[in-house]
Amino acid sequence: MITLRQLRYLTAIAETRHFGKAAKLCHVTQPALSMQIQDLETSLGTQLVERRRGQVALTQSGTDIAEKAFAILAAVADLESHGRAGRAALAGPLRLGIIPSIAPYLLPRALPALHRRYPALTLRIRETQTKALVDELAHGDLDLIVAALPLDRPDFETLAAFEDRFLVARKPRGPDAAKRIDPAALESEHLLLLEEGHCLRDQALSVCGTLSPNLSKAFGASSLSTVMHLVANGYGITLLPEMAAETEGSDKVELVRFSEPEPVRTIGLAWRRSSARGADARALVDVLQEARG
Amino acid sequence: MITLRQLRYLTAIAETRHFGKAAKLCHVTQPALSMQIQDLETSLGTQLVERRRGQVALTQSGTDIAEKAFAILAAVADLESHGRAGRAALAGPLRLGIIPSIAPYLLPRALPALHRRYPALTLRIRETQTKALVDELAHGDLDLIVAALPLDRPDFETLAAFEDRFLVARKPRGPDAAKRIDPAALESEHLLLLEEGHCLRDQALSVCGTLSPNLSKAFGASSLSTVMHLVANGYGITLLPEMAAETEGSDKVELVRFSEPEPVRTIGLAWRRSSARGADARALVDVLQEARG
DNA sequence: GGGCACGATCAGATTACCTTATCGACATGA
DNA sequence: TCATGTCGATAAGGTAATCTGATCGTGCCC
Repeated sequence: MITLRQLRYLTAIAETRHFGKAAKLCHVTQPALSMQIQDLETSLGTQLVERRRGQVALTQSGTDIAEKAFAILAAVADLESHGRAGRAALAGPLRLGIIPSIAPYLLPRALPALHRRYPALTLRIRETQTKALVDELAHGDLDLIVAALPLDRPDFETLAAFEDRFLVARKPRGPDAAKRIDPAALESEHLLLLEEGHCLRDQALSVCGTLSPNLSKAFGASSLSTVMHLVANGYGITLLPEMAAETEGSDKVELVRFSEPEPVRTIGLAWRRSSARGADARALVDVLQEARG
Repeated sequence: MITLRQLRYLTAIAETRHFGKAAKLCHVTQPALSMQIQDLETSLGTQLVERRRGQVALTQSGTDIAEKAFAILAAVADLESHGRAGRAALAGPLRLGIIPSIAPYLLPRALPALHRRYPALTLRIRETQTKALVDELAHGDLDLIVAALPLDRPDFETLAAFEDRFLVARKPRGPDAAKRIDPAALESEHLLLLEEGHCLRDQALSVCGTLSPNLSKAFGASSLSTVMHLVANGYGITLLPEMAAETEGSDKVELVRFSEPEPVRTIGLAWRRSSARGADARALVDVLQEARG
């Protein structure tokens, strides 16, 4: 008979690839963990762990099972937190993930209001790229994430908060320059972008559509602030989310809107379907929308 | 600490609404089950079961938790069957659901081939309407279902098998009648349909689109065979899936194709994402396609 | 009010699980 | 080559979780 304990021990093995360390992680001794893993292998009729010299490895089955075990344990953990669902939204601990191209612009405005309206909320914030956020949310390391939608994860539920326009940031070109810009007009420009992995990079590339020739030259910076300094010094242009305009704008850079239909990205929240964070998400969306004003 | 045992006992309560019967279902004594439920309530910090005179009822929380518990237990059961995934596809027990508007036409052709090619397969077949199949699949009472796609269930994975054309079945109207029919031309006809709940009824209505006036008269029969007899006797027309044409056709009824684009429905398989039935599904699709050939 | 149905509680038995101690295989290095 | 260290498996015995069987208390029905 499979038990949650066995699944917990298996995931510890998956994380540490070491029986002793896994046992320590689970606050038990190594023989206890070894035996549970053996029981699990017997129940499943498959070898899950390859005991090799040096370090252990999961078999193909073991990897698959561990993956599912993570999901099951996350679902059970959500069950445990379900009691909280009966109480008020946005109270108690909440682990929130945010992507880097939103966090510096949204958080300074949203956090004060959030603390004011939900004093019982204990936020723990993590800022990293979408892919990592999604993984950590799925594994139960986060409760809620703020990212650009859609995420294409059927095990997540999502809620759109607002749309964020893309603006073109470039050196000022005098009053005779076009008031609105067509994406096709960017073909001849040198486009500056964030480094690989940032969803903002992919979104900007998608706005610029088929402009493959120049894209190989696309620069990779690690923060929007850096990119904007480069733009200010004439190294090229970039696409700036409107939300960042206030913070990143300067008199050395001109921000121009696209012609209709203006390209946007949808910013929203996501949480595990099995978690009881829907009420929290709806409450948070309200705060975010007000903060954006 | 929550255990799978507690979840199993809770689902038994949800099914029986009776501690004694639930205990029997779990092959334990009633005190054992009572205590586990109490432990679960303590862990969750919520009352799950209302002990009332006569019979017990689940609280709102209890209903929610039981729902999630079903899902978790199904995922664990899928884990247990994962061992089978390593072996050949379509071997061992498989609980297959099929909708009534496909079963009588597809099974007679598919089953012999299926048994010939997969002698190790032990099929248990259930025929009922889509909604029931979907519920039973989600609860883990079925392994795989054959239905019209899409199903709009993010926890299911699906695989399309083939498209099935709709034909118009009517009394013969002589050689001067149109060779192809436009859906709009059905407006003046009396449309005969299956009773409420059959997806074929909804699909046929959708094909006929905006023809609301006649639809309120839409007849409700319990089998396609009945409908076709009515058509043969001049009570109206119906939409017949091409798959059923061979069986249900007769010289008293004329089958006419629609004009392009011909309306079709997509028949396919669905299974729980968490189950390891993908290989089985792919193998089964091959057999179904050949059987239809 | 007696009998009954049903869930809660209690005491003792059973089972599952853990810990400590030890083994055996393998690698490393003097 | 042999001592040494690492790591997972195994063994023995103790502890905690869980079960069973008996009993209690409550509400219901006749």
